[in-house]
Amino acid sequence: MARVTLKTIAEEVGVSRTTVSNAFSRPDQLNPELRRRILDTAKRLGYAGPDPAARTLRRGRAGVLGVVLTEEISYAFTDPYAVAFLRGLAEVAEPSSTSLLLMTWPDDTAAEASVREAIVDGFVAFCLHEGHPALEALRLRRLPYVIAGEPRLEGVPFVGIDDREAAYQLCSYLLRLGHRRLGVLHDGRPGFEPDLDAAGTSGAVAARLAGFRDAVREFGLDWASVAVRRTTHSHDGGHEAASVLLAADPRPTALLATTDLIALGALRAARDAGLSVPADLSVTGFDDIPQAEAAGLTTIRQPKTEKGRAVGRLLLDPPETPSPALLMGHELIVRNSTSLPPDP
Amino acid sequence: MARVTLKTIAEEVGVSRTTVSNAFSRPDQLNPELRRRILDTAKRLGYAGPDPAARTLRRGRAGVLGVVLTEEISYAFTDPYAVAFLRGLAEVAEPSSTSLLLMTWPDDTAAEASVREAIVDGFVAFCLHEGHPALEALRLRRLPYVIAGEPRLEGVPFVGIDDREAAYQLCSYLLRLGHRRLGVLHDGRPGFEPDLDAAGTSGAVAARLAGFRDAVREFGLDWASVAVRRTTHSHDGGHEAASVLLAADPRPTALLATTDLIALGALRAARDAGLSVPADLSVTGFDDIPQAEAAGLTTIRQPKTEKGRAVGRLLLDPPETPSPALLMGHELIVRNSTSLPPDP
DNA sequence: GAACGTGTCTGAATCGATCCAGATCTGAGA
DNA sequence: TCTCAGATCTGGATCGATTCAGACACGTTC
Repeated sequence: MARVTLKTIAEEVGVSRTTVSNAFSRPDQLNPELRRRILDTAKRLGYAGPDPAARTLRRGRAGVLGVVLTEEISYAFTDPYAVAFLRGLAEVAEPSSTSLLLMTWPDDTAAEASVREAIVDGFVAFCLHEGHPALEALRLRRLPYVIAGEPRLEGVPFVGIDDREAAYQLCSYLLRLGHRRLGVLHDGRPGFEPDLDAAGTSGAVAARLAGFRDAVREFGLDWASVAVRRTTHSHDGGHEAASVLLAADPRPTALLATTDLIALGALRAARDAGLSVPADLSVTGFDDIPQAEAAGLTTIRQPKTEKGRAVGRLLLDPPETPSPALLMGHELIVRNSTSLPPDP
Repeated sequence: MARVTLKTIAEEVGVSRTTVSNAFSRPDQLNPELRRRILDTAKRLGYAGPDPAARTLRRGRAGVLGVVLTEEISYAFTDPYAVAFLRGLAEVAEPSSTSLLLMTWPDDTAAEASVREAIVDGFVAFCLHEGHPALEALRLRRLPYVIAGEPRLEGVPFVGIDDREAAYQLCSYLLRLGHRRLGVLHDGRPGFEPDLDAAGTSGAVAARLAGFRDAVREFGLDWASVAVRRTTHSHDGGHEAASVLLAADPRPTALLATTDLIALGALRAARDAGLSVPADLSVTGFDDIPQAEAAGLTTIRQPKTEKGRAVGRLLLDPPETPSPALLMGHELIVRNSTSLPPDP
């Protein structure tokens, strides 16, 4: 038995295809009584509704935004930062009856094909690392897309904060308190070497580190005197890396982490080492995820949900003149994980 | 400037549309040298590759499976059970170059439209509660779909375990150890009233409770003597509900939870109440999530990843004769959260 | 030399809907 | 009575690709 389409119904009811189409998509274009008759026969014949693929082809609009997430399938929802962002995005998408296609892959290479084949009207690249294959695939796809968070690429619309400036403020604040022995914990995959001098157009991690360095240098210190350690972006990673830095003698009086998650791990490491925060050790994070508040973590707050909204707006009705970088405001949130350094 | 399509390229190169199409989709159908020339001009003109919507329409295949998840956007990835399931699903989908469309919504009503409009070849309904609007939408969509976990619906392919039998085994085990004062913690939204007598065709929670009851009755006890408490499906929910049951006098010697997450909360509640597990109190879970092993929780193990594979196979090459219910094996995992009841 | 197979390419039909310009009818207003 | 606006409906063109049957050239084989 052939598939039931608009044509099947049209013949059954004795009207044109167009009219049946209108019955579904433009109810005001036909007599209500006829519409009911059409819908009734559609139901009787088991019509599943206008075929989405055909509709998309003809309309030239899919009503879907693809959100390209990092390779970790769990990333999107375990990270509260991502959740808040997606909420903002969904918020502005809904009124345009646009839905979100969350795209993740077991490994980076699979990303290319998915980006090429996704039926969407545009993409959001969410916090991809520099050189991620999806970025090139996005460029080739010739659909509008916006990069959120990082990296900053020439000529591609970007929404994020001024990471370098924010990191500078955070570090300056610690230095003004009197801290001189600093430790820095940053996320990155194994082998990652941040290039602080290309920080203008590169990833967020490098930008944040560069901001730290700006402050350090401004206070007349040598960046080389700061203990820097890479770790994975996780609670456990922060714990492990902080433990290492805290084992040094003399140990740092303040630890700066590039994300809250890492800072939370550092807090636990401090506790395990028998140090009291902030009396013995100051710790700072970055992003202000919900747990940061509970933990009393000093950090930088990003307008996460607002960032999602901004990205959505940029994609749903693109501005006449492209605005390559939209920097949102950030805020230094001082809580009680930081204080004066302990007496020497 | 008009969009670049196969036709544009065909005219530019001076071949037919078909040949250009073959250059992309069936490389063995044309001269390699010509193919290179076509791909080169395609690149030069900025062709983004065959339009996915058009291709889907013509091919009649989207290469996508929709996975319908519950209303909680975070559910998919915070629940390790779901993660394992999705891994199995992705595993069998990949060889057929099929990708997964994860579908979640802020509220249940939005589900209908998404199911109606998704461009997919089939759906997986993952652990939806009975009466979820998506279930009706799935039926109307007339595409193949499989229900995973729950609920069991007449005539719809199902993959899961025999929850009632598994729960029966778990409870029998406790009763054989000598426990007589039991407490039961089950998940469910506020107002949820499990119907134990419709347990054959209904949700997993009711089936599990019915299994508990089967065992209780078999040991000559009255089901009414068992303290049953509903809670949310979370660590905190289990903690709160267990605290209430443990405040009773005499207090239960064993708590059965309908999921591991709840059982983990119950373990914490026991600790908070100064009870030692299993000496003072036995606790059991259900599902065997990774944390259950770390916590030493006695539970029922489901073949999670295998379940995902089974669902995928069912959708990717549907069997001739529909097999309405595919029950996977389960296993009682005894760890050290259970033991003989304390002396009275 | 006829028949045949293979490699390469083409044109028309098709997937299922929506868009657009126009046909037809009805009732109100001049 | 005639005109006109609005409501209702229609047929054909179109979205961008794939499919299918067949055309053509070129060797091989008997």
